[in-house]
Amino acid sequence: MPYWPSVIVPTPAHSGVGAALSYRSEQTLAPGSLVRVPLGQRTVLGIVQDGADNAPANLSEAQTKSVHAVLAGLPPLNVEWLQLVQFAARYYQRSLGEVALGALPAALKDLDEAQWARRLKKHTAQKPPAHEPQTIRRPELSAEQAQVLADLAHAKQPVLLFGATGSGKTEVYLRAAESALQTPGAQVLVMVPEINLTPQLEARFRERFEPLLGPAAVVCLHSGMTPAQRLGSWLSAHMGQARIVLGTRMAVFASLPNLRLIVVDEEHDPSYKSQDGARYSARDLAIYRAQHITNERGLGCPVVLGSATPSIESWHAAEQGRYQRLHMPTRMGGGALPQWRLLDMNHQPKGAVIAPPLLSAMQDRIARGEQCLVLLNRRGYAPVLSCHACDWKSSCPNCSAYRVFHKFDRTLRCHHCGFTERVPRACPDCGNLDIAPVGRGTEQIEEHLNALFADVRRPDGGPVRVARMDADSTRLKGSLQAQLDALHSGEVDVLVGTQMIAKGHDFRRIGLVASINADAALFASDYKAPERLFALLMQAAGRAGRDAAFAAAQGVACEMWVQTWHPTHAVFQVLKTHDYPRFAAEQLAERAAAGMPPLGHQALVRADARTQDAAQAFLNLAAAAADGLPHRSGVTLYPAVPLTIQRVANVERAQLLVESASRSTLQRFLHAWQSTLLHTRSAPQAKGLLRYAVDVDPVSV
DNA sequence: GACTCACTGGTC
DNA sequence: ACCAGTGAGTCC
Repeated sequence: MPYWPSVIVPTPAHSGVGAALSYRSEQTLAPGSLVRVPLGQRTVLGIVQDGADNAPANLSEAQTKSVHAVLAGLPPLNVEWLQLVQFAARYYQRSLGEVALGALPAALKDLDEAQWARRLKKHTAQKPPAHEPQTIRRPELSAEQAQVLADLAHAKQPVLLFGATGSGKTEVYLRAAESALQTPGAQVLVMVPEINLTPQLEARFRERFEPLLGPAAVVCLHSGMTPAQRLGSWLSAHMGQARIVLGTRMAVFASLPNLRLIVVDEEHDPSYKSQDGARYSARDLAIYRAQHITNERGLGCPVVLGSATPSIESWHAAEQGRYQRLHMPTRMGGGALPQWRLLDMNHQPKGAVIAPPLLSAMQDRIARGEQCLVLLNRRGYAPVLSCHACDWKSSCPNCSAYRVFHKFDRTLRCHHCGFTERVPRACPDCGNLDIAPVGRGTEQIEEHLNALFADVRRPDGGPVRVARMDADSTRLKGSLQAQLDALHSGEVDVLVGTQMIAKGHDFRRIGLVASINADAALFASDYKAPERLFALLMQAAGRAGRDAAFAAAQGVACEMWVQTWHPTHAVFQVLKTHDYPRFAAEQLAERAAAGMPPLGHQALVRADARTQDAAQAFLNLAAAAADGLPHRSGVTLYPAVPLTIQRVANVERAQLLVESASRSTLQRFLHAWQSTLLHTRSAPQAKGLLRYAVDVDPVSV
């Protein structure tokens, strides 16, 4: 007797194929089973949604193709996982197929039946190396940590762990995991915002749990892994061998049949929001996922969002009582948070890149054997190259942006499309030889500091060593670790870098951190700019004085310097007192007045087209065609506008903002609007449209 | 998104 | 005659 399972297949939202498709199968298939099915001219991986045993009413038997193969030996994805991808697809306005299949390791898709059997056999044959569970060694908890863990054990809601930099949040995660893992077979998911942060987290978790659970119990899941590695980790998680999964935002979709705890570290970080494909927030999905897990305690598993500078959304949720806020204000070992030093550039020598007081403070630190961090959020030597004789600038031919001058390999590089050329000897327009860099990037600051410190000596009499850490210097595999090692071993005295150096790394001998050009963020039009600046500077400051014993032995308080032309700006005034709650209250008041998130709700429709006119016409037509749709009166549609960087890789980009006071009204409207958007594609005015995408809860507008 | 097909305009 | 490029339509 044949069966007629409906199967989720990988079709995007704008494909016209939204729901699961019906196939024919000779055997009954459990929901969540993975199958290979024919779709058009090809064979694709699909997920059985349900295994109906009656033929679909709307299709003839001839129209229904047969399931080609079942990925035998693989337990089906569970109902909770299916529910998670279903929710994500609905909320972020994508097709179920795209989200569900996108959440599976790509390597699964390319295997035929024989390859799959071999791969699975290899995986299950891997016997975990024999090991005796040993008692694990752990540091003493501070009173604050102990209190937080006690509260966490009884929490009925998502927990916002508001813990100062260096207050020992990682130890809280480790202990919470330990407690969750006492349930036999229980699994724990821990997320970090960037791939860069996984190695040190993995080291901490392995050190703690390998003695107890063996080396196979901890796996990583992030996009820096090879397809085969990812498949291996995914299978371990899905089959329950992995007890702890560490990863970036994609890990929120890992199949974890026995999930009992989710940790989202640095929850404020915008990297948790995916910027392409399905634009989901891994942090928000983590909350959903935790709340929809059924276990022996009923519905829901603990979820911890940790940050020293929580996102305004999460803070607001805590204020409203939807999250439980737990506070750890004190640094481990009694270390002090750095003192803020605002350096008013209006009163410094004209043209100074590093103002004299900062320079002498750095020299003092170096002379005492301390290290300094210099933060500058701009890669390369100079952001623009310009001709003094004519108007030529190093514009990118494919983008509405300048190409950045990289001195170390003498190139002009576009950071948006990747277009790279050797630096011209003379101005390409007028032949003038006097073309000069304008503005400063990390490479130039590194060079500049080397010159400034040429005569300064370390306590051991050696020359000062300046290093640079950014996406360029860490591109090669292993070079990030090498650079971190050089810093930890004391080889480096001054580290210049982009925001990469501000995030999460546990530096031990930093006495001074300096941000030399923070002002750009002060006047950005994006309403979230102050929040991001506050978080970045607090995180950067948090790199200083992390080793309380070292800092105490130095006898001088660690410092965070900020060079600014606008020292009276509200953001800096609040930073001086490390007063995040006050900052959050001010931001919330401003946003409430303007109806901005989290007190209002937003979505963007982004359109890419050959011409700006086509992109905007598509958006404005779709907006006009929304009249009369359900919930239209509950939303505001703004006119289409070009993006700040209007053209990237010769694609013109525009966006349209949708606002609503109510999240559910926005959701319902967007849902109703989907088919209008799809239909508007083929309007003659939209000719030249390449693609469009809805971005719900955008992180930048 | 991946694929096919039909149609276009270009060249030899 | 033979292509690359492109737009439209389909996918159980």
